[in-house]
Amino acid sequence: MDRALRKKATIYDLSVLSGSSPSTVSAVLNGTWQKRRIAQATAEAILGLAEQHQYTTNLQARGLRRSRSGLVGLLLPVYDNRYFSSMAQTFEAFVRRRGQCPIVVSASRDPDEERKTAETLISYSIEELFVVGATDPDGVNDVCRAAGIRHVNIDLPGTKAHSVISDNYEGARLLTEAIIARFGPEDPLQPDELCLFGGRDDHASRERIASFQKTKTVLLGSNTEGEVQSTGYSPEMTLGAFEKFYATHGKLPRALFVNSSINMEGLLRFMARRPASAFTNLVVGCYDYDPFASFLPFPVIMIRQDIETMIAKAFELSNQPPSPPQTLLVQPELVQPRSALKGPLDSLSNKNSA
Amino acid sequence: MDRALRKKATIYDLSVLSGSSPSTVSAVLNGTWQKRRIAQATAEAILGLAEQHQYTTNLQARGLRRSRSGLVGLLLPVYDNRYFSSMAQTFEAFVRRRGQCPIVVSASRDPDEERKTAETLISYSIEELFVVGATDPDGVNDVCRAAGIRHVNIDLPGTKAHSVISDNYEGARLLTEAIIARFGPEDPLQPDELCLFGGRDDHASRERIASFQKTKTVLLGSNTEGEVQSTGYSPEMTLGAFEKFYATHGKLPRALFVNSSINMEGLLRFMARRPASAFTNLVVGCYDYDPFASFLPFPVIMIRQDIETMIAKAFELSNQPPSPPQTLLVQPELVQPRSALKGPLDSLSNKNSA
DNA sequence: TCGCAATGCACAATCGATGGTGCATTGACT
DNA sequence: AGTCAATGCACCATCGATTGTGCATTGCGA
Repeated sequence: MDRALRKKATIYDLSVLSGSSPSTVSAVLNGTWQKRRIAQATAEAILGLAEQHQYTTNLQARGLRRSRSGLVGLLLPVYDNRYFSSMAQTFEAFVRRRGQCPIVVSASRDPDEERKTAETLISYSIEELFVVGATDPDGVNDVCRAAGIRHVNIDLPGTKAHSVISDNYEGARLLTEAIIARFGPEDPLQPDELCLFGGRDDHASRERIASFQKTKTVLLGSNTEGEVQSTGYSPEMTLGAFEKFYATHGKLPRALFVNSSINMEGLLRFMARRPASAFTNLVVGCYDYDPFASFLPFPVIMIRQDIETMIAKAFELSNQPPSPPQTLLVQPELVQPRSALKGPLDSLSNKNSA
Repeated sequence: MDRALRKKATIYDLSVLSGSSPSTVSAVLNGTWQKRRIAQATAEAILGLAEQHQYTTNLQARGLRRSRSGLVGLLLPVYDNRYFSSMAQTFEAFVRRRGQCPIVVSASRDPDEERKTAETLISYSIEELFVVGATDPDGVNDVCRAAGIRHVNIDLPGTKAHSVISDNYEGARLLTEAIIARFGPEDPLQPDELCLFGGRDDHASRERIASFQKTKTVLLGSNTEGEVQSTGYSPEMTLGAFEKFYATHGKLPRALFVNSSINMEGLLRFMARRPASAFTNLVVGCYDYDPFASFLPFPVIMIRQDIETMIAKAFELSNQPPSPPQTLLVQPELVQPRSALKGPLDSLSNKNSA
């Protein structure tokens, strides 16, 4: 009853209670008893006792012995946006379906934290690690490889393991084109009226920015100055960039390419400081999908990365025999404004929503 | 190099290499060597070897021996919305600050899954478990108590352990009043123009619904019929409820009390099927905060639960000496439309957003 | 009745780290 | 020289489960 008073029952306890040896108890409880030709009667007796005493296997002990744990890890940068939280949600379903236990941790985009966290997970003998959007994928990969743990990068590629990423170049092309297409020939967009906000020095940002600039140059011509405002993955920095732009030009560009939903939150903060009417003519493209963002009071075109496929491919790659690291591109999808798409939660809610 | 070929170094390996005994190596590596009066020179030699061979402690073995693990668990219903993902984000920061490793898992609002998952975590000797929004908190609490693991319920209360929850009654009162206050005396809201969508048979929903009905009755009078549309935590069910209401009445109520952001997504789905112009006069109150939802094309008043305080209190309760289960109420906050509040990510992004 | 195979289970080593105990060695001091 | 305390470290049991091995017992056919 009292806090920690009742220690958990072990196979040794059951061994004494049942009069069988610990190894017999173990075999019965882990299901290998048929193979060991244990009598059905013995097995049933032990199972009864186990039930009665609320026995549960000490998985640390088992893990130590077998050096496997049934745990599968997902290492995220952060939890708090729809892209990564959908990732976690989808991951969870996949792992459960395989009868394993999904473990999610985040490391705040800190290379050091990433490596340490991976080591911690590995120390618990997780069987696989999926590394999402790591700032230093190679560092994490080293750690995994040293421990002989299967691992795959997702979202941001590394050079030392397989990677599954969005086709950021193609996605950014689609998005840029869609933004420009919103403006009819009667009042066409000028080159200096379309700017990109967000992005950082990672593979995804670089691809998106390059594609944005290329596409824009082809369709509109380019204005080199202030075309790209790099702000990192920070709402507050993004807000700062918008404020600065506004201070300089007295207005926002008519069209925005926003590099991620996190940067979109910077735009929200900017909006909060001004009347709604100031944004009626804005067109925004956002590289990420968030259902609520899709219904903002101005057209928001979004890119939805195909998380389901990315996770599925990642599992495939992880279970393949070793081969030189390859990077798999998954096509993202353009989402028109005012779209409420189904997400990973929908597969659940059938089960138990009442 | 090759996949799993290099086994991880153990204290026994280092013991052989250094010529010291395993226990000496262990003491050096876990920092207790001063206490054991190991010579500095010996320690340095061993630390050197450890570095050189990339030694990392096998935490399963340590955990087995010490029956403590340094892991702290968070059990969520789901990941994929801002409430729970903020919860995870905040939790992560708290645990890291204490030098431990946060582990997050979700159990899809399935009582069985909840218990099993808790058992799995416990088998890894997690030191504490925070149980968020569990469908069956008492079941999970039983499991924890049987194992002597400290645990606290969050968001939904249980009878067998401390709980930290929002003051749902007060929050719903604030929200209902704020919704009604949006309508001036020149065109006051009628009782049948304010309906609640969402909710399920859990403590939070019951409180909110009761408070909604009470407040509404006091301020507007009540219409008993169709005032509350229970839909569970499912976007699709919520969509269904809106469609049904629409089919029956030929329109939506002018004002909505939506029970959670998940139910808000049902409203989004409804919106996607109709022109934007159909929603210009709508006023919505949503019991949950999502920055993007706050900027929808109609006024959305939101309730933000004070996650930071809830987590903080939960940690406090968890570390108190045992006492009869108590439920702590945390005051939520009313958020006016078009508000972009800072969140748990903001404390991070200073560190490394470039 | 003897031998052999099948049956049922116990024994003991092992996974890697920890920590209580206790044996040598050294140095200081009488 | 002899005593005693400090110093430095090795030994060994232990955490709980797994698994290869091998010893009894039973049953059957010859």
